[in-house]
Amino acid sequence: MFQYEYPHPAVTVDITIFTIRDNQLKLLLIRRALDPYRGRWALPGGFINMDEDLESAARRELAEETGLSGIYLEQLYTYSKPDRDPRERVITVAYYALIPSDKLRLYAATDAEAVGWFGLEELPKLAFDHAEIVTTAHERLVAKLDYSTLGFQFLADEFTLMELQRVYEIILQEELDKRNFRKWALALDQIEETGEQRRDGPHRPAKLYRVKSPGTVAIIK
Amino acid sequence: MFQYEYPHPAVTVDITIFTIRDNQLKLLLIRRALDPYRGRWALPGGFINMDEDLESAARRELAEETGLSGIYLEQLYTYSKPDRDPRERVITVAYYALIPSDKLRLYAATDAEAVGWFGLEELPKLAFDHAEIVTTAHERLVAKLDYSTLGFQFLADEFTLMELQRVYEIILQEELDKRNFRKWALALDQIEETGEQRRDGPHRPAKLYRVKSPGTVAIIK
DNA sequence: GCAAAAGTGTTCCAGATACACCCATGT
DNA sequence: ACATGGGTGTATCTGGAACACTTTTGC
Repeated sequence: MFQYEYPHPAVTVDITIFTIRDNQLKLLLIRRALDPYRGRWALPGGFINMDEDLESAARRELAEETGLSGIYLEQLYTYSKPDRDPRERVITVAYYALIPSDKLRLYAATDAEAVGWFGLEELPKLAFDHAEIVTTAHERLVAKLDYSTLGFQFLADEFTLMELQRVYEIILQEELDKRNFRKWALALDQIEETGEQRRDGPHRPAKLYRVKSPGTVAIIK
Repeated sequence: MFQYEYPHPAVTVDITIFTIRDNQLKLLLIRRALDPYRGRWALPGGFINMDEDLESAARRELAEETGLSGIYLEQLYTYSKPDRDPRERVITVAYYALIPSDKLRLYAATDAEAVGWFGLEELPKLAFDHAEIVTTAHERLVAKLDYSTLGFQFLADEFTLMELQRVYEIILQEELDKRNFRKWALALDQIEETGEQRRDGPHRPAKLYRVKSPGTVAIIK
């Protein structure tokens, strides 16, 4: 039992985990095994420990659900409506994470019956205020694609310019001109040729590129 | 006494309150009357109540310190280092607010010995991690000036284009071309002439403008 | 040799920048 | 009349958008 002179809220982190798969932007949901909202899909997340900061808590949850570390993770917004959790006062600090398509592997989490990737257009009804969090995360992702190199976080260490273009087309939901896109991507001065090529079917092989400073997201323009 | 099965952190809000005064971007600090950091300058803020959301708590604190309501206020970031407060685990959700120069009036707050406006270049040593919060708030302000009409929040209901230009020059710390600035400001389609003029010294009177949708911040470009 | 994706340049337009003089007023 | 800040237009530059054909490979 823990006692305080004044009431304290519980604090959780919830993470919107995006990836690109099957030519779609998808996010990871878990089906809740416990009340409240038992059986509903929800964002992965959980209560923070008293000796870790919020980002550590988010990385811990991320690792529990996906087995991955070293992933791009950014704080999104803090949600605090007094009745957003029926059990007690819970404030949640939302994060979003971007996972390279080649790293996907799912672990079953302890308090979840099931885990799944959902396209943004085919989301089930979500627990708590998680639908609102997802909307905000998606808006942030789209906005930040424009003025940062966030999009590179969806790619493997080595990638072709066409793969990069596909990432942008899928997230922005519009077709992009190949020549203009390549000119733009190279002018950023953030990627370089590896010297290798990928031969992949009955057509000319594609040059492979890598990001010059992996793990960092540059603000551009 | 309040009891929980698991430990809960305390949650506070802290507000970086900006205004423009004496041709400088200034922010409001209070001198702490109580330990910890007694006598140090700090951002206004305080513990949240269990029946209010974070923005309401921030507005309550803002009103206590400045007597003002209806002010532009935006959530900034949530700070959570486990040892950021020596008393107990305290997570703080930082907000920033922009006050029109004509509305300044200071109230003495209950738990503060003194209140004062400080230019960003002449800040005293701050309590807790408030220096970090101020840096982030300032960065956000400068960045958002560029792609929103945030700057208009520093002005009275009626203002001249020169006053608007001064706001931008002070925050961006650079001189702007008068003709280009006016062309840009009018092209935003966010302000309109009131029809009135302000005569103010031995020179031609200036036309007064008002924002078309007061209280809203538009994203531009 | 043909199908399939990779790669490559130029023209055009819009929005940003640079720049200097006349206007209305108070004293 | 003069000092003070308010107000105005044009030429140039730059970054984004539109647009079609050649290259390399596997079968």
